[in-house]
Amino acid sequence: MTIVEAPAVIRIGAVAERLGVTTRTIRYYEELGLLGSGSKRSKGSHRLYSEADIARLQEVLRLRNLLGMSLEEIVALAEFEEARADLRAQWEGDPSDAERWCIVNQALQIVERELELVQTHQKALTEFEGELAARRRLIKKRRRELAAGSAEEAATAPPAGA
Amino acid sequence: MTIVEAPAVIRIGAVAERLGVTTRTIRYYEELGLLGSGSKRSKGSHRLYSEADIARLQEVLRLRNLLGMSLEEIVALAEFEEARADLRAQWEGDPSDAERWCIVNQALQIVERELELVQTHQKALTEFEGELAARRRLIKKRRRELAAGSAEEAATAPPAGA
DNA sequence: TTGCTCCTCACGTCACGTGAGGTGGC
DNA sequence: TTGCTCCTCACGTCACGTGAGGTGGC
Repeated sequence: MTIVEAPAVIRIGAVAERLGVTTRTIRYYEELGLLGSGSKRSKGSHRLYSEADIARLQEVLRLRNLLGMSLEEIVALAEFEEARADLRAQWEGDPSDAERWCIVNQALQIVERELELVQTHQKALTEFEGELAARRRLIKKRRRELAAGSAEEAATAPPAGA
Repeated sequence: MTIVEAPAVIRIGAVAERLGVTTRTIRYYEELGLLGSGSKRSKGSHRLYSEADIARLQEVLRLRNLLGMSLEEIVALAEFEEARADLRAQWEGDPSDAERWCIVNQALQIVERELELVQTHQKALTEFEGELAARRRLIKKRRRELAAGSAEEAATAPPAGA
């Protein structure tokens, strides 16, 4: 009933391949404390990851690759979230509604900040797309003119190959 | 009539401020050959930029910041375009329709490749946005439950401040 | 037992950041 | 003349890349 699913351990090489990074990147993020200090691995033994760890890692990668955040900024965010996780432990034991309220509001602020950044980048991308599309129209127009010009100047058709 | 506008020279500091980068970045891009080798500056004298130079620089910055391209990849693109610019000089003088056709088609390929990349990133951002929005809904739901719970358990209202 | 993947140093690299020390134009 | 911005080295840093040399599990 309330039995927890076996957390499906995955090794670092498979994780790296799934997320499109190298194992070095994952180790570096761990070194910076970005991977929740889980597992308590004994030195020299293999790193093992659950699906939750992978989701966490993917979020870090998106914050970096899609939103352009520095790892320092992401670490700061993570420390916020870690404080949240620490308090969540108390959540189960001794609630204290005032604390819960505080935690939930902080979590909301973080997510809304990330949503803001996503929208900023979407806007910038859309603007860039517009300029590229305009350039494409111009090029296509020139190509049409070229085809028409060479057709009227001479009997040679526009070169189709090579 | 066909008089060219004075190219409105701007110094590196103003350019950097407008584009939100440091002067070091601009000098580094020049060092890599990303800024079209224009101006033929005498060593030690000030760098001066036209609006066209700024537009070029902004494109490089967008390729890097929005599409995540490495400077090496951007340099490769730039070499394509430079070959295009070289051939464009011939464009005016001695056309040769076959060459023109080739140039236009290459330009079209570059722009379409960039548009593809823009769309890939837009898709990834939209996916990320969806997940963040789902998380936000979950947090808000918890907050509502918390407010309702504390209202029924006791007479204390949910703490509104701090 | 044999590969294969993993491990820990540790140095290299890319894309700039950050002064040091000096020169040039309103 | 006095600031201010610019210049050229040149070393530092961030986020990994890339071996070297060795250990552990199907």
